Amino acid sequence: MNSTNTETTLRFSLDTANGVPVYRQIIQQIEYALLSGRVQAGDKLPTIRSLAVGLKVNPNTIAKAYGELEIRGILHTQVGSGTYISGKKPIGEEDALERKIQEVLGRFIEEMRALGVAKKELVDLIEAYDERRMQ
Amino acid sequence: MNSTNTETTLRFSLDTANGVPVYRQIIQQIEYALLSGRVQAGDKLPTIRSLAVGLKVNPNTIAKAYGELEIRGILHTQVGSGTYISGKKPIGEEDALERKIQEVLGRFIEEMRALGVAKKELVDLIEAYDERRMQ
Amino acid sequence: MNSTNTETTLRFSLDTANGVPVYRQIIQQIEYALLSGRVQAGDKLPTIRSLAVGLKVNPNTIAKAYGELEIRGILHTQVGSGTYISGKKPIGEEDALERKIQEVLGRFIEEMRALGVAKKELVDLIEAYDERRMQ
Amino acid sequence: MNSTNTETTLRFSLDTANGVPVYRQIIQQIEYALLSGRVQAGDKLPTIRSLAVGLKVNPNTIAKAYGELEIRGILHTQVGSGTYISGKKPIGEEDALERKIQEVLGRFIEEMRALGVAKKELVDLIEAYDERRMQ
DNA sequence: GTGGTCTAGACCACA
DNA sequence: GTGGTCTAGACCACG
Repeated sequence: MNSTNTETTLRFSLDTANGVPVYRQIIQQIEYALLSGRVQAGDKLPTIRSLAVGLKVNPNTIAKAYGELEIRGILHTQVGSGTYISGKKPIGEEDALERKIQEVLGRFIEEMRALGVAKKELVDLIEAYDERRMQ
Repeated sequence: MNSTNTETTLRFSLDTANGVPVYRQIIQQIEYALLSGRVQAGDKLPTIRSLAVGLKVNPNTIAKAYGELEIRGILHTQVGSGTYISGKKPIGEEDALERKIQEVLGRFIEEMRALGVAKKELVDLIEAYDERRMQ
Repeated sequence: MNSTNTETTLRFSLDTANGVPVYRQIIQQIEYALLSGRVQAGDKLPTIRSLAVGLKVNPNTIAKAYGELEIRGILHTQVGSGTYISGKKPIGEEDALERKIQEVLGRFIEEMRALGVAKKELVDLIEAYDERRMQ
Repeated sequence: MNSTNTETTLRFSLDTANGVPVYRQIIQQIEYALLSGRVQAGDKLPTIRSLAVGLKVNPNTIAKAYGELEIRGILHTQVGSGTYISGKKPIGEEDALERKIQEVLGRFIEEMRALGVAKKELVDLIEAYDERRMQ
């Protein structure tokens, strides 16, 4: 069913300094890519070994991430062939993306409030935030 | 919903379901309160025991949070009297708050981009966000 | 909520010669114990290390079994304390036990038929099967 | 539902969803047919290619099954003619069928006991079981 | 003490 | 080549 579309839209990036386990970061990035439609059912994921090399982590770490997603029905594997996106979207239904966005948004607003930044100020901050990203 | 408001304007709220260790949530909330000026040098913190009771966590957990903040020079203990905020602001100096805000902001923008939300759309999302989230 | 009932009703036994992965055997035995009511929500499971010693397998293997059950919502862990049965029964609802029994039964009858044993003969076989088990 | 009935009474059916490797299912079905007398020494087996087409699996998979049975002396190949059942019954001798039946029976009884079903109840279950299972 | 993460490496099963 | 299982062992986080 799949034309041989390989993994063009998945781009993994790890932050090994923020305490979030590597395998969780991988899970999240696959989930988000699926939620936002950048990958679809049937798409092939990078092989465990190639991704391990690319991210410079142990293959077992990738396997752990893929394994959890498989248990949750998001991926399936064909041994000898590779790992593929299953039909099922992560959480529930059609509004999963919207709910995820609201969740991330809510956490952000709360955290900013804890830092003493009111919601009104956020708009300015965001507009002021451009490519002066250092690192 | 837990809150303990003793001598300061500190207000703790824990989320025991999101995977972030309790002691780290406490540290962060004290840090943020200091960064944002809600507490100041000399302010008294709740006792370990009272805070543990109020938040329904193990006193060891509070002790660990206070202990780490003491190591970092943010708190100090006066035996027989209690625990107090030291003068030193977290991490660096005056720009610590600004750096923290930029860090949170950067993570938020990146995460939203991973979900397929462009920076331009964020403003609308934030303005549309009113406190209709409870959970 | 739990009186300190430890794991009296769980008894693990492994068959390392039948090709079924060890971690799957453990998963199945926990599932079956839960389905049949021998363990209940809140019950404490053996610690990873103690079970690993008892079954003479690597702790990682036990952790893998517990981990899969945790992802599926059947267990939950309290680091520093141990692993506990959650409320949720394995598959679906109240008839999960009945469905599992029918599934096992169906596989058995089919397999026997493949060996040339008719359903009628099975009753005699079962009645003739008693404690001449060697091993 | 797949079936291939060439020169013998062999009838293969695969379940690609139960985790048992395809090549092993094929081996088992040939073994069982031999044990139960549905095929005999000298019977011709389907060619690798025809069986692969019929079962819609990779020819390598059939070749692997045949190869393993050949190593065990159950099959032999006559180049240019085909693959045939050898005289030798699987494993041991005349009691091989009986031992296999007892093995399957023992596993079944144990598994049912793990599900809380006593041996006495099994008779009723089997009698109540009619072919109301599909899938 | 508890479980969690990660690495390194061996061996197997499958296509 | 693919993924799966298991071991051994290190280090961390938590109570």
